[in-house]
Amino acid sequence: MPSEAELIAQRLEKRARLLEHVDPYPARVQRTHTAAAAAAAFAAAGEPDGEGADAIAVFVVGRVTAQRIMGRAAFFDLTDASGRIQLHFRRDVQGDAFELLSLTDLGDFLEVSGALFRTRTGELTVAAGQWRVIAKALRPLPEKWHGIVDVETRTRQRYLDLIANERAREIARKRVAIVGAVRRFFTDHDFMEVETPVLQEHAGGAAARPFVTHHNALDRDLFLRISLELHLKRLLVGGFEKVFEISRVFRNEGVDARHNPEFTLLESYEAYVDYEHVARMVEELLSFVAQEVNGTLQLAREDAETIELSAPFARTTYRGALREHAGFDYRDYPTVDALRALARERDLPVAEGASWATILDGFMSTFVEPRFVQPTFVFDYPTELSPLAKRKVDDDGAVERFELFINGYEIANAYSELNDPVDQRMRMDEQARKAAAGDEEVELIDEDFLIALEHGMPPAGGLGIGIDRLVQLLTGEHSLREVILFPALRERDRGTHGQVRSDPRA
RNA sequence: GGGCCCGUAGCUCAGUGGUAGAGCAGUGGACUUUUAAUCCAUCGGUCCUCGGUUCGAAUCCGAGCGGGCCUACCA
Repeated sequence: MPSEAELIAQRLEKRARLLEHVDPYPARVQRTHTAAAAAAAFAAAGEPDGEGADAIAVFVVGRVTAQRIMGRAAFFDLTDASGRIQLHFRRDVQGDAFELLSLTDLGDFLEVSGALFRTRTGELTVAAGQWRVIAKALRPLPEKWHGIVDVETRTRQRYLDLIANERAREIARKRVAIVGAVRRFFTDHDFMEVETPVLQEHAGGAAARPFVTHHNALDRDLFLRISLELHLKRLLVGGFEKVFEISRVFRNEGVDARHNPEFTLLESYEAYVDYEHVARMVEELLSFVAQEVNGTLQLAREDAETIELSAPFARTTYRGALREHAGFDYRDYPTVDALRALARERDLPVAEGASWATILDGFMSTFVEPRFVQPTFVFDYPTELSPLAKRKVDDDGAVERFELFINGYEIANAYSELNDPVDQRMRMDEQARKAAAGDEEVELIDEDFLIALEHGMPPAGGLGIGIDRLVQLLTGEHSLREVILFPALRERDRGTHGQVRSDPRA
């Protein structure tokens, strides 16, 4: 009678019958070996016979992922985080307990004791003695061969993806390894890891719409941060010379394969260095992380050229890249109207009321960025696009900023940080004028930050790297949703994912 | 936000106007070294939702919900 509700009812019945013997949800279990440790111990001992005096006795725990029952014997697969080990139950050994095996289902967790042996087909196996259910599952496991392939189910119920798909586990582990390697790189270079506020009076440091929330006791609105920049700079003012933070930031924008409303950002600031220094550090950082997590600097891709992450990376300038790949010099188009006319000529769609800088960036992302498959630094951005970066000494219209592109994606963004409080105030004023004109994605005046700057901030090089994008790059995944365990999705059926609720009274 | 595509059993999928199907999972039976175990039998459906066309709709049309891809903003 297996509709979903009936499958659950059957398992509830089995749970009730187990309860007559023993609690199927004990708080304490016994475990001497993981699946992998059992295999290692068995090999180290010279694969002793399971019935001899030198047999290796183990307690293993894990989830039942396969059952092959054949009359008076049964083979189960037991899976834990280290891998899989086979269990062999025999009627003549188990006695009455053998019948209780019918109360176990795929997905249940078991604790099993017994001696290790190798079957005649060569499979490492526990000759099961005492065993018990340590967690009874009420819902069926995904199909054993195809697993879960439905993208929506895989993201809404990521645990099913993790149970069924080795690739999902691999990505999750690699992400942890990447964040760990990045953190190690910075701490090894004497950077101090800090924590700055998520809830802020002003959401600054980037051009994006923020989330707004409300503090009841203080009775005022607060913003969720959109970047880490302005507080890390306050720490430079405070006298720390090398700081970094790896943390979530929040942007109230669209959701798609490349964007999630919350994502993980790395930012670092180092006093007394410029963006050239930061560029060399980024080369070193990416080489280090790739080597640590992938064991190679090459990123092989299907049907596409291999990406080489070895330093030095290619370099160009914003102006030079546009000249080369878009075929014009932006200095020849100094006004919005001129640039807009050019955009029309090139069939580049331009939003109503877009600024000069926005249109220019449109050229950049459409005609130039996709060309940078191999790691390429683009130096010296127009000042208008970069209100927090220091102007170039010999060129007022450009700032000391670079972005790093790999596989057509922006991976890193860095400046020689603007530390002239007068220039900073003027640039924020300029942004404020744009805001007044209706542009929602501009830097707003943060008076508290300006006051900090006015106390003196040392020259410094700053860096930002989107960790999710970096994970995408190093795993070769095409969608951000694959590298974020629980990406944002629309609400559906009040959290039941369209599934029936279990009802113990049914 | 716009365009295109998709939604069928717990899972993976067939079915494109005429009685809703398969494999796995489940249930019952056979089977003491199997490993996608095998064999026999069997249960299981708001065909995403609502409305329309039709003698008749999973199938055609419309709207909605959810998802995917492309596109626009953003990282």
